[in-house]
Amino acid sequence: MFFYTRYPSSNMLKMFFSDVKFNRCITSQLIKWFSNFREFYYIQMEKFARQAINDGATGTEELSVSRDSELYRALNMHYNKANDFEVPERFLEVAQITLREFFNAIVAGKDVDPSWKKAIYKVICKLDSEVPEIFKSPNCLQELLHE
DNA sequence: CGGGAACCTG
DNA sequence: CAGGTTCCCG
Repeated sequence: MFFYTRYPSSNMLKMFFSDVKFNRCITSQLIKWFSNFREFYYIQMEKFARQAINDGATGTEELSVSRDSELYRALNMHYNKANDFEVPERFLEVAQITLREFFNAIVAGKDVDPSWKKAIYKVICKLDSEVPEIFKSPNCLQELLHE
């Protein structure tokens, strides 16, 4: 799901995990889960952005995220270990935008500000796309595998 | 990834 | 105040 939405609302989570009986704990735990996902995501982004700068990248045009990028591999390894899901194209775009966003911010020296990442988060949270209906099914994993 | 603290926002 | 987020730790 993270490949589609980085900031799912609690209502969205309830819709997509229809087989789970929600209570306060479960809900916050699920929210926490996505929070952890984002954490990893942004850490990777920053890491690769800084690495690109150290490698001498000068412009944002030199940063792209494709299915054979190291960054892509790191993310896929984390969220999609068994390669069960086909990562949507849109995710690559969002990842690339995020990477460039970090790159520009660091190059501009904005990382001296303790809360410099906040601005980036604001951009990224608007880039969520709709999650395919199939994910609502309790058996979505099986169904996706049989496609 | 889970726990927990600090923090922000409605 | 409750729900949501981030940050830091293990």
